[in-house]
Amino acid sequence: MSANPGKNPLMRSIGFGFTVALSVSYLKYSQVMASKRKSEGKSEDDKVSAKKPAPFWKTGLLSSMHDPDLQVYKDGKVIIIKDKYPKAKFHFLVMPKDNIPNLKSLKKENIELLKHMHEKGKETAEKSDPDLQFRLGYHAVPSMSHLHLHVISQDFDSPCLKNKKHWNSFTTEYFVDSEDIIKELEKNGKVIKDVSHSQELLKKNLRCHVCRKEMTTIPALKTHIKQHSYKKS
DNA sequence: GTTCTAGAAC
DNA sequence: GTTCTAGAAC
Repeated sequence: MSANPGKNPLMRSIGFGFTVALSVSYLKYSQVMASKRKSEGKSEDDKVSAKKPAPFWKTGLLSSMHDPDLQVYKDGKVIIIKDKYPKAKFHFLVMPKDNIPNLKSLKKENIELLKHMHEKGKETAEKSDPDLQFRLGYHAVPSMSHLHLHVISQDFDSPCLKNKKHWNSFTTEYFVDSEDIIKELEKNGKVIKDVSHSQELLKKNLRCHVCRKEMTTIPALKTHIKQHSYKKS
């Protein structure tokens, strides 16, 4: 049998099928490359249209929220859990049951919810250690989806606090007090925090949150902050 | 968000 | 040689 597709009708059709397969793969390849080029471009619209699916870990709070081992409080509107990787002796997350993705999606009608989250967070802190100082606030640009209010004791004494990003996310303006968010929502009907300098905040030199002394390394900082008291005055 | 680890800093 | 940081993860 001749292998020349030109002479044999069967071989001609196989040759044709092969060509089609090649063409289809090339078409897919060019689509992928076009999408890649788009994502590397500078236009925000292009980035949005070529957006990859969110990494799976970004939704981790949804499962943590329903994990009985982490839950410390629950009512009709909110669930409070222990942070899975606490950055201090006490570190809780207050989350609305309703899916509110982030600060940007907050509206005037959420003011009462935010006040409720703050109140229940404060009660949880009080119950944990009434003499310890706490802060309640939001990260300017959180890594995890689903609105969550951090309730964190100010000792920052935890093996899970390991790097500069951890430290600066709780001790610079990257950490926005819950009360300020509520005030802004009451004043403007939305939260429009300037988030453009957030990444720089996370890279700032390490500084003690109590006496402002600059420290060169995380271990040195952790040793230093043990000298301060975190009791309420 | 964490884990892992190469190589910088000491 | 050890400690520590910082960037990739397909």
